[in-house]
Amino acid sequence: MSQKKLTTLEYALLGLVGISPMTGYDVHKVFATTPLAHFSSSPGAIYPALRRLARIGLLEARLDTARETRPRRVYSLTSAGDEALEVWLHQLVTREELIRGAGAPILRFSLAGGRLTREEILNYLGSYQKTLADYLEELYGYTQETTSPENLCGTLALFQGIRSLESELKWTQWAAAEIKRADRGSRNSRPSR
Amino acid sequence: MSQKKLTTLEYALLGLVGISPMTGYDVHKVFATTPLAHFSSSPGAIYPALRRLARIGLLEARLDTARETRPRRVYSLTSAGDEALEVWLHQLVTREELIRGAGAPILRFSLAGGRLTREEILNYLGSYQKTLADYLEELYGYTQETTSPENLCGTLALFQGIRSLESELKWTQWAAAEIKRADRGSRNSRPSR
DNA sequence: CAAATCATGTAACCCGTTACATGATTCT
DNA sequence: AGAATCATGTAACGGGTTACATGATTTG
Repeated sequence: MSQKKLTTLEYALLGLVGISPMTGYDVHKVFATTPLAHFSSSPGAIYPALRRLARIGLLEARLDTARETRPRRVYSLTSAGDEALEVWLHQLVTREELIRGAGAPILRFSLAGGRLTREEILNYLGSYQKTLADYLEELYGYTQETTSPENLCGTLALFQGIRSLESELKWTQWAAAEIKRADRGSRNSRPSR
Repeated sequence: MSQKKLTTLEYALLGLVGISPMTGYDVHKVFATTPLAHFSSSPGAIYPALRRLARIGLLEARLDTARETRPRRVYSLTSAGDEALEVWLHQLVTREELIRGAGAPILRFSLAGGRLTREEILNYLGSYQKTLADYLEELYGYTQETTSPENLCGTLALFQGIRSLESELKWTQWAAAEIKRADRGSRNSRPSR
């Protein structure tokens, strides 16, 4: 019950396996060949993580019988894993997640399709946007306090951070609009699972 | 001589201590109260890292004699530490750094003032820009391959990544222009150390 | 003075990295 | 058939997180 907190990698694995059952190598390929690349595709990260998730009951492994010598483990979500993923996907974006920069906010969003309702997704984007706006307020404060003419590089670096967040904020608005637009024209309005 | 690779945190510490000598708590305050916040300000990260750097000879600790019971260690760069920092700051931006997202590219830039010449900084920004442009090309490819009407969230998430990088790219151009501009009007054109 | 907070550090645990290892499949 | 590559794992090591601990300083 009382879920011990998982790493971002582990949630990513739950999300991938939740889309369709996978082996460790399938995961490797995804991390190595898609924009999910900031996760390490090294086997030393992936296989132990899958085992851990299986050990605590969030994944289950079906042994592939085709090859005897080196069995392929095809992982799929258990109901507990499904539940854990669901709970995580429903978490709104926090300041800490933003600052830590592990990519959790956008990972959750990218996995939300089909598991969250349209309203929940829009609500999530709202929390994303608000957290960004709040943090930007903080950073604007720094520009006035600590912008010194010497240390130009430090100042410019701060502006880079600000610009990034501003661009992210604009994206949340755009994404929300896109979701509303897509929903109007399509008949499959997908309730959650 | 053959420097074993340091973590981003350790380079950040070298950079901070290189600006002015600091105690562990000074570092803690910087991480806790400035936009460098994505580094953990927890003592369990900072103090051991400072010790490591001292042990391998990149930092030296001067014991503060004011208080006997719990001596404050004020760290400063050794010449080896200065050298290691210098070498690192001269490294151009690589694709791997960009993807791993540990913030090394912007950290280096923010510490470059006074240690790199104007030309070196502009050259660094050039490598930053080129690496961003190359990676963006890759991502543009994904938008054509894998943009499926279902999985809207995944598609939108990809666009967020693209927008972020585009904004970062624009910043490199802007920052280069700012540096050129500042250099024209000021008399202290600071050669490296 | 007691309580809270500032300031400094240590220890256990665990995840990810790096390097190694080995079985299957494809290519020449 | 040998070489390269695909596919699947394990082990050692090290750094960061979390939690704990303790000395100094301020505040009620």
